[in-house]
Amino acid sequence: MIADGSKKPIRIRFAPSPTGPLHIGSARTTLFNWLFAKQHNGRFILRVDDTDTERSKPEYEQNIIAGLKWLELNWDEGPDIGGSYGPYRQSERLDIYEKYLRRLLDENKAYYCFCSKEELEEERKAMLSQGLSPKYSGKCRNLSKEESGKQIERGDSSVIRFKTPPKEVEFNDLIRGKIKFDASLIGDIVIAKNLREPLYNFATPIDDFEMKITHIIRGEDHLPNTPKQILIQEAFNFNEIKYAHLPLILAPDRSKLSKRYLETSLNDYRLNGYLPETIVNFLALLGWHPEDDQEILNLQELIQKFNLKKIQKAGAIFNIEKLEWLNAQYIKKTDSVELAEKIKDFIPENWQTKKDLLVKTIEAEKERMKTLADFKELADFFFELPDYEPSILKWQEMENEKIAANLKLLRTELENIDGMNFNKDNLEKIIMPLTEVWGRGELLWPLRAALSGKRASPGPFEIMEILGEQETLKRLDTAITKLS
RNA sequence: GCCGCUAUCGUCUAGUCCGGCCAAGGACGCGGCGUUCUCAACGCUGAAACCCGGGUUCGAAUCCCGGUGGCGGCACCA
Repeated sequence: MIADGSKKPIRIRFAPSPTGPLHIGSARTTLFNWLFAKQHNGRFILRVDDTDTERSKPEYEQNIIAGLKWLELNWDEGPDIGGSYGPYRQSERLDIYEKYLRRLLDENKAYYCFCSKEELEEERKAMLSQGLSPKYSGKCRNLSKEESGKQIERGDSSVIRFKTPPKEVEFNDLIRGKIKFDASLIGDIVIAKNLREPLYNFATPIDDFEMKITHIIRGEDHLPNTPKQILIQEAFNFNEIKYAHLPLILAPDRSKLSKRYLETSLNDYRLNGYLPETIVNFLALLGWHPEDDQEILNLQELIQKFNLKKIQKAGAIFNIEKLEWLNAQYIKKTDSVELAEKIKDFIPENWQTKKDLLVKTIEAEKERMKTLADFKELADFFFELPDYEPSILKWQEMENEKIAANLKLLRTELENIDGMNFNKDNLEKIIMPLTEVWGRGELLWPLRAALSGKRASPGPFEIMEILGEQETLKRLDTAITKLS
């Protein structure tokens, strides 16, 4: 595929920094990147932006990789699988950055700065109090090479700053259109702590160039970084990259999504019993909508229908109710055998060994589940009758004697059925005529309650088929005993 | 404070570019009804929005101007 007329093949990257578990917002950003790449037959690259040596941890990288795999957002190049533009961890690309850093220093486009943090902080406060946009004063900008060399030798602590040209930076955002920034308000940014410790806004444009990235799709929170990165690109004469800044996911009070309201890491949703296809579908719908109004879409359909230009510009609130509804939809349409496999982590071990029973109960309880985690509480009675209050057996104002009499009547009918014919349809055929005489609620409620020990459950015929004749009769006896 | 982004039902959104097809459509949630022994599922149905103020026009959610609100950023984090 060709990118809007130019002959470059589309190359998209997702560049998380492993300073925490995969965030739900990052998962959405990845999804949009992935969809765009797939749609244009491009390459999808995973790059780990771990220049922050203090906060980056290998286990977070593992968590991110596991999360993306769970969502089935696979990549063509990455730290785990390699590729022709590697390495794919910034911490392993230090030589590359150093080379570019030296070039900038040599060309006098960057310089060493020896200002102390305290000094800088004071400057910042002073500017803020004057109502100015805080930026570096440029104090060390014109230090001679000799002078700064001397200071470095002496061991004075320093950083490397970029000489930000005071110009207007304009770019065309694929989602928002023309965006302008006045770079003179930015000031000389720190691009590296030293030759071996580059910072984000420097490492990013270098890698994007080296890896031949064509489009950057990222969160709106990166908008103010874009002019900085463009300026670095211009300093090296790198080719232009297209940008798209996604609206943010917001908490219910429109603030940034935080733990205060909801789980923020993708893994928590997995642990809470959400299916990966639910998450993908839901995340896609946060800020985007298909033209045909179809809301339940799988990955393939998303690739087909997704359109970057149709993405919303304003932030989107994370609507947990819709997520639950979607998950319920996916649970309902997933095959019960498959579901039995997925539900393993949410149930006691002894349920797992009764595979047949498990599949049948899943089939019976499917439409009541919002998450996989719901199953345990919903279906426990199939595995073991809970100890319940006799009052549960009571239908409206029925007397205990009457309830017991009805249960005995049912028991007599049921024990005469051949075990082979103990199935839902047949049981219904035998019991339903009796309700014409004795009343539906009068018969069915106590029956169902005796079988489940619950006020709410699937229907009695369904339960009896799953339980089988022996267990059914046993539970009726238990109920009759409780009533006397 | 400064810079940037942004604004349609409670929420996700369609419609905005190219004004009339919009007495604003869909989905989640909420209410009602139906089905029903219960819960759920399902079907039908109801309430619910163009941020405000001007202007242009026969006509504005849509175009123009001015406000206001929300969000993001302003690190030797990414």
